[in-house]
Amino acid sequence: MRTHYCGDLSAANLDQIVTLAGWAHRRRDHGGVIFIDLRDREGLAQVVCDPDRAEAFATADRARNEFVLRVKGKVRRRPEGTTNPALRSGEIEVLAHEVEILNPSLTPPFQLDDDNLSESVRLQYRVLDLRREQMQKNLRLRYKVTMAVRKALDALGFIDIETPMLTRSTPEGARDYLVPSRVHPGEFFALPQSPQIFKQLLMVAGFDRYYQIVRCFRDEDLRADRQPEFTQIDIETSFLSEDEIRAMMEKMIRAMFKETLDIDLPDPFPRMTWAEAMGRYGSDKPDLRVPLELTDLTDLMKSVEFKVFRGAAEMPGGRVAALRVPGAELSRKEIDDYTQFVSIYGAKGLAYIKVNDKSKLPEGLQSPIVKFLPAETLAQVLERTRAENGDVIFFGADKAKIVNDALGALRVRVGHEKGYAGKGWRPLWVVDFPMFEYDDEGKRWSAMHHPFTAPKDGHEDLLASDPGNAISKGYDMVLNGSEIGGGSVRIHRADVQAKVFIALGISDEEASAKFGFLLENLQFGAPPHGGIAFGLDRIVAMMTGAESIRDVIAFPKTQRAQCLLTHAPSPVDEKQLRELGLRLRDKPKA
RNA sequence: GGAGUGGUAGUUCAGUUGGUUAGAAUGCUGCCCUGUCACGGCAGAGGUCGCGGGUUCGAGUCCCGUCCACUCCGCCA
Repeated sequence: MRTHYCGDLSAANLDQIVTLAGWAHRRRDHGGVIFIDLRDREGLAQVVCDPDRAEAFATADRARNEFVLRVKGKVRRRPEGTTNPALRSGEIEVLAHEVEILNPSLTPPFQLDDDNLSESVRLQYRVLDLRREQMQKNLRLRYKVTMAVRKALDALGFIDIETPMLTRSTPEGARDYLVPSRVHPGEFFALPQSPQIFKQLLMVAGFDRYYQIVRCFRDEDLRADRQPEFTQIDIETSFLSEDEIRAMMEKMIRAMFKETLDIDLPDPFPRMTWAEAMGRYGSDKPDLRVPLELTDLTDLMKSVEFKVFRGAAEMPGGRVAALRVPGAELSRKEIDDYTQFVSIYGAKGLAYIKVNDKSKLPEGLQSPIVKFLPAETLAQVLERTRAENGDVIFFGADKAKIVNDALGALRVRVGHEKGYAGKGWRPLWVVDFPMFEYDDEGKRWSAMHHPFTAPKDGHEDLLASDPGNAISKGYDMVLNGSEIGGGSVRIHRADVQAKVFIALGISDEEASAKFGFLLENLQFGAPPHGGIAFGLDRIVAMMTGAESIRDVIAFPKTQRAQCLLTHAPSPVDEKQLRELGLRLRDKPKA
């Protein structure tokens, strides 16, 4: 039906008779001559229709935007002065001999070259949205990324094994999407939140190196970087240490960036412990493009009168920290904005000091809190933060989580807003995650990573005696402030796994009911193993510069987890419900 | 569950202090135009101001509720 892609035509095709097929991107009717920009997946080519060929001209006259056309014609050089350097095929044009309308189109609801469209219009007409050049590029980059991953992993001896989509519900973690079983009335499958347990079982089964580019499901609220179904690059290996696993994964990520964007990432990636990341950046996924850092002042503030600081410093699990912003010209309004900004993270205020003249204490400092702090303490603050004249120092004093969240987020915001952020790609391993974090609401310990993460060698006894200080063999790969992958060395011994379940308050009965198949199989010679899962959507979104992963997913859902194209989810027939043995508690509103 | 931004023509938006017939650009339709490429010119059609209620002589504008889209907090082992 066709001989060439529109976007591939060039001067190399001069004088050839070609047949193109594609969509009428734009039509310019000059009365005596009609230009049609014909578009296919490779790009545009200008088709010229002369009245000399009456039939082709008449057809071109009827054509409208997004009509599907087949054009046969001769490639010729454009007249001097009419070339279009913005177009790959801009030196040539196709003189139409025949034009056929393969299919007309309704008038599209928006212009395809409009890049200022609302999200709901785009999602409602997703098919047309996907025709736009940007979306075509995004999805093709996504394909290239997965190809690079498969190539790299294949070269390292990994094999792709599929795991069930219909599996069983797990107690901890996100809400499951449930699928009722017709054959077992009252029982449900769950869609996997990740193939975690299956990939561990595959290690026990001796496959040694597994990977899968796999859909995962979590029934939680959405964000710009969270969809109810998303794609993970899921990897597991046997007989490798933490360091060996990370080295291998770095290699894959470097290959991915090199092959798709021709970017050289550092070798090796820098590495930082979780504790250091929290201390210096207030975050377990620091954006290293921003050079600003937090300074800890907790010990210093234990002895001051100022109740806000002292109270936080003396509170168990409290923290006082400073964020120095060098040479910051901050207006009162900006500081007010920042104060409001940190309040979303639970901070009750945002104390600050403007350093006007550090040689004169305290009058060289401009701040509502200077009067509460002794000159000696102020001098210490200036020294520790290495403050210079013209700097602004922000303070956080509260529970460590609030201080870290607030100052950590402020650091990133100020860093980018005020132009401190460097360019480029800054990967980082964050390692030595704690085993557990305390859940204030549930009054219990919960797994920081997941309950199959191994404790550091020598930390097994802490699981029971001091769970808060038990360190794990868990690690995250962070890129420019986003967590792009997370993994760990797993527990391969049933007795250690049982201890973790106890620490998490999961009883023997519950553990064997929910994870019996894992615990049992760990006893059949489970090898030491570990792995990682990367968020494909996030990685590709970052690579394309997209603000949301919706822009790298062909058919994403809205924030209320609906598909505006298909209108899923939808009610089902009473008959279907009856077959499944289900009755709705509340009849949906008609 | 909570905080915020937005919803007006097919699309993207403007709409003053509550005041006559709700505008612009673009798209669409028709006519004209032989070198444009965001073609140009002329004319025309196109509106449940998200929805419901209230205040008012009068509501796109004020109030209450509600729905939808987006961002964030919680949540996401």
